Amino acid sequence: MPEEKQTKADVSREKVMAAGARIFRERGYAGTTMRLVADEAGLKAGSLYYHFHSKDELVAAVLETGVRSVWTRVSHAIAALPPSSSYVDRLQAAVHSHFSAVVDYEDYSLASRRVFGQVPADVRRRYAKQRNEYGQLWFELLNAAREAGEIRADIDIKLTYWFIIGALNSSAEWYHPGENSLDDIADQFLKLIIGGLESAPIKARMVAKRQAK
Amino acid sequence: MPEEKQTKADVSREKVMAAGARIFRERGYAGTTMRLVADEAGLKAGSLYYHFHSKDELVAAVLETGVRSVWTRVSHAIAALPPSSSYVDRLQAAVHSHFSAVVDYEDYSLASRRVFGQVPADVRRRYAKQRNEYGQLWFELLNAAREAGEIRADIDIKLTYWFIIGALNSSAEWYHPGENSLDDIADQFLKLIIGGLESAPIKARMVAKRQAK
DNA sequence: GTCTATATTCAGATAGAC
DNA sequence: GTCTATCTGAATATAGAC
Repeated sequence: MPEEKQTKADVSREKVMAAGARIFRERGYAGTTMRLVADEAGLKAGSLYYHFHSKDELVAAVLETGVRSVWTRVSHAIAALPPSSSYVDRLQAAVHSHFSAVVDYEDYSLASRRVFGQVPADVRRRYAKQRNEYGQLWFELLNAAREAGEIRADIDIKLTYWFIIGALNSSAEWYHPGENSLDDIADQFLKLIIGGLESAPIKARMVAKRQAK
Repeated sequence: MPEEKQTKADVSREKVMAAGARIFRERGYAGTTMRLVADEAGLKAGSLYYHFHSKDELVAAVLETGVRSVWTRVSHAIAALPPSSSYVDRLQAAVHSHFSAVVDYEDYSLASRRVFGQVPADVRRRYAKQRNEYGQLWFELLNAAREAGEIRADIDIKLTYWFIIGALNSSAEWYHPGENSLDDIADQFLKLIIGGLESAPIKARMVAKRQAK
C-alpha cells in the first residue's frame, strides 16, 4: 500500500484545521486572522499557505468537516440499531447521537454556526448543499415515523426538523461538561421532544378529551 | 415639554443602528466595516462618528435594542392575559410573542446571535447580563408552572429554558414570510413544546402504562 | 515543510471645512 | 450634522532562504 500512515503534511494540515475551527468559533470569519490560526497551530503565518491556499479554503474545510462528523456519527448510530426498532427508537438514537456529536466537535459546530452567512457565497453554497443532504436523513426518518403513526400527524415535518435541530445545535453554546452529564441532558431533551412539557395528569386529561370526541 | 418629537439626530441615530443591525447580521462583527454601515444608512463613513463614538458603541446599541425589543413584547403579552390564566396559557403567550418578536426584529435577532462571542469582552458582559435578566422571566414562569403541577416535574428548568429558546431563536435563520404564516408556525411550535412529538395513540398508551403502576 | 521578510490593500478613527 | 481627506495599524498573500 502506498500510504499506510499519515504523512507529516497530513498531521500539520489537521492541526491547522483544528486551530482554524477554534479561532473561527471564537472570532467569526472576518475576525479570524491567519496569524491567530498559525499561533494556535504552532506555526508561522506564512506556513499555513503550504496547507491551504487561502483563508477561504481553510474555512471551507472546517465547515465540511463539521457536517461530516455529525452526519457520520448519526448514521452509524441508527445503523447500529436492531432492524426491529421502532421509528421512535430511531429518532431517539438520532437525537442522542446528534447532540453528543455537536458537543464533542464543539469547535467545528460552533464555528459553522458562527461563520455560515459570513463566508463568500460559493463556499456557503457548497456547505448548504452538504447540510441539506444530512437533513434528508432526518426528513426521511420523521416522515416514516409519521406514516407509521408513531408521531402526530398534525405537524409539518420541515418545521419539526428545524425545531429539533435548532434546539440541539444551540446546545453547543451553553453546554459545560461537568454540570450535567451528556447522557443526562440528551435524555431530558428526548423527553421534551417526544413527550412534551405537559405533566402526566394534564396529558391524561387532554388524551381523554380527544378520545371522548 | 422640551422634546415633543424626535430630533434630526435621533432619526439619523436610529437609521445608523438599523443599518448596523443589517450589516452585523450579514457579516458578523469584524466583517462589518463602518463604510458598509454608512452606505446602508445613506451617510458617509466619517459621519457615523457623530452618532456613535466607535464601532463597539454601535454594536452594543444593536445588541441592547435586540434583547429589549423581545423582552418588551413578551412581558406585555403576558401582562395582557386575564389574571385567571393558567401557567400553560402564560407559557403559550410567551412562546408566541417571543417567536413573533424574533421574526419581526430579525436583523437585530440574527445580528445578536452572530456577533455575540465576537465582540470585545466588556460589551459581551453587559449584553449577557441583560439577556440573563430577560431569562429570569422564563425561569420564573417555568418554575411556577412546575410547582402548580401544570408541567412535568422530571425535567430540569434551566435545560427546558435553553431548549425552548434555542429552538425559537434559530427560527430567524430559516423563517421566510409567505411560506407559512407566523401564527401557524407559532401554533405548531406550541404543540411540539407542550404535547411533544408522540401521536395520540402512543401517548395514551404511555399514560396508561404510567397510571397502571 | 517551515521560516523571515515584504507588497498591497483596507480597516477604524480623527480633523477641519461647510 | 454631514462632508472630504488623511493618519496609522493590521490583514492576506507572496517570495525566496533554509
